Amino acid sequence: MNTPTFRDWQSVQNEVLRRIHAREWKPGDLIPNETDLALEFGCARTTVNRALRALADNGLLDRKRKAGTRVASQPVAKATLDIAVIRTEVEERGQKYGYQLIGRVEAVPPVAIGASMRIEAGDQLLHIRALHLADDAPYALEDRWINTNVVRDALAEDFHGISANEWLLKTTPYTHGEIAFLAKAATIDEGAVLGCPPQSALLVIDRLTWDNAQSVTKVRLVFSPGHQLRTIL
Amino acid sequence: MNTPTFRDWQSVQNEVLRRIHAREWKPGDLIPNETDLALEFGCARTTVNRALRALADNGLLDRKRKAGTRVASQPVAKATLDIAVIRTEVEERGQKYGYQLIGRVEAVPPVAIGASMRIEAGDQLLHIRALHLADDAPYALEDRWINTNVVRDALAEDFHGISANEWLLKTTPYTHGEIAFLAKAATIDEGAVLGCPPQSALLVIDRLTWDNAQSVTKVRLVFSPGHQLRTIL
DNA sequence: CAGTGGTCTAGACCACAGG
DNA sequence: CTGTGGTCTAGACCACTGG
Repeated sequence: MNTPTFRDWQSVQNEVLRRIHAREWKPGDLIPNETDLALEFGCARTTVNRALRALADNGLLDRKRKAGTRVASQPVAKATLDIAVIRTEVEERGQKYGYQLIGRVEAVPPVAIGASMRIEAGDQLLHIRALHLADDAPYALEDRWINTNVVRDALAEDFHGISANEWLLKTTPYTHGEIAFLAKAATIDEGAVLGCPPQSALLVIDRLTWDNAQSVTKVRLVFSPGHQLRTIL
Repeated sequence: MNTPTFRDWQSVQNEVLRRIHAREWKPGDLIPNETDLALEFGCARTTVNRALRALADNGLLDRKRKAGTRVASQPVAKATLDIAVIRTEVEERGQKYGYQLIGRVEAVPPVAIGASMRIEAGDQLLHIRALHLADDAPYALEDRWINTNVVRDALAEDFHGISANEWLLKTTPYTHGEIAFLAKAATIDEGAVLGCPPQSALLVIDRLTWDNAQSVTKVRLVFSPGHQLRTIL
C-alpha cells in the first residue's frame, strides 16, 4: 500500500502525529529525514520542514542537524497561557467589569522591589493599588510599581477612569518580561479588600516587564479565592 | 537614508520589533503589506512572511487577509510554561530527585472525577498517590486516576521504581489535554505528607489528558509551599 | 471584485555536528 | 568530511474577506 500524497503542511503534520500516536514511530526513534519524507509524501521538502518544525516547537520532536529528527522520549508539554488585560478577561467570561482605584502614591519601594527592578536606591516609583471586579464581586487585586523614569506619562495619569493594567499596555511598549505563578495566603488587608477570610489560599501572578535594560513595571495580581487559570495542551 | 537590507527572517523580525517599539508603528496601525516590506528590506516575500507570522503567533501583530497587518492594540502576552516530567524538573534545578509511592489501588472514583473523565458509572480506575522529593524534602504530591480501559498496561506496573508521571509519558501517547492552575489550602492529609501546616496555601496543577475521545488520566499535583512556576515573556 | 496573507514548489546554499 | 536540518529565493496559485 502506498501512502497517499499529502498536499499541505498540516496534513503532513497530522500524518506524522498519527504515526507517533499509533506507535509506528516510538519515543526515542529516529524518523526519516526531510528529503525522504518529502519523497514519500509527494510534496516539497519545505512543506515537510514546516510540519516537523511546528511539531518540534511543540515539544513532540527533537531535531538536530546531522543527527536527524527523533520522537521526543519525554515530550515536554507546553501550556500556553494568554495573559490579557483584566477587563477583557472578565468581559470574555460574560461578566460585567468594574474597577476601583485604592491608592496612588509616589514612594520609595521596599528594597526587594527596588532591587528586582534595578532602581537606584532612594528613587521613587509610582505605586498603584486597585481592585478589579467581575459582576460587582472582587476579582483581582492589583499592586503595581511603575518606573516613572521610563514611563514619565504615568505621573500625569490619575488612573481613576482606566486601570494601570490597561493604560500601560496601551501606552508603554516592553521588550521582554518575567512572570511567575504562585499560591499565597491572604493577608488581613488582602482578605478585607477581596472579601475573603485572612489566610485564604489565593492564586498570585507576579510580572516584571522590561524595556531593554530598564524595568518598566512590576505588578502582583492577587486573585479571589477559587480563581483558576486554564488552558489546553 | 535607506534601510539597509535584512538577510534573514530574524533580522526582519528584529527590525519590525524595533519599529513597533520605537512607536514608528503604533498599536492599531496598519503596517505595509508583505510585498512592500520585502521590497524595502531587500528580501523575498517568504522571508517577511515568516517574520510577521512569528510575531503574529506571539500576539504582537493581528493579521487578516485583505485587511492587512496591524500592530496589536492590546498585545496578549503568551506565557508558555514547560510542563516536564517532575524528575527532570527537579534535576534541572540541580537537586536530588526522590520518589515515594503512597498508595496504589483500583477503585471507583468520586463522581466528579468519573464524570470529568467520562467513565461509565461504577467503572474502576487505578488510583495512584505518590510523593516527589527534591533533596529529600517534599516537592509535590501526585494524586492520579488512570483509565485502565485505555492504559491496560498500567495494571501490570507496580509504580514502585518509576512514578506514574514518568511512566505514562513514556508509554502512553495522548492527543490533547486540559490543564488548570489554582491555589488551594492544604488539607490535614496533604499537610502531613508535604510537611506543612494544614491550611497552608499551595499551588496546584490539575491536568486531564485524552486519547481522542477517551480520557487517559486525570492528575492533581499539589506543590510544597512556596513553589513557583516561572517563565519569560 | 480585488487586495491581502497563506502556502507550495524546486532549487540552492549554508551551518552545524556526528563520526 | 559528510549528512542533516535551517533557511532564502523567485514565482505561482489559492483562500479569505473587505469594500
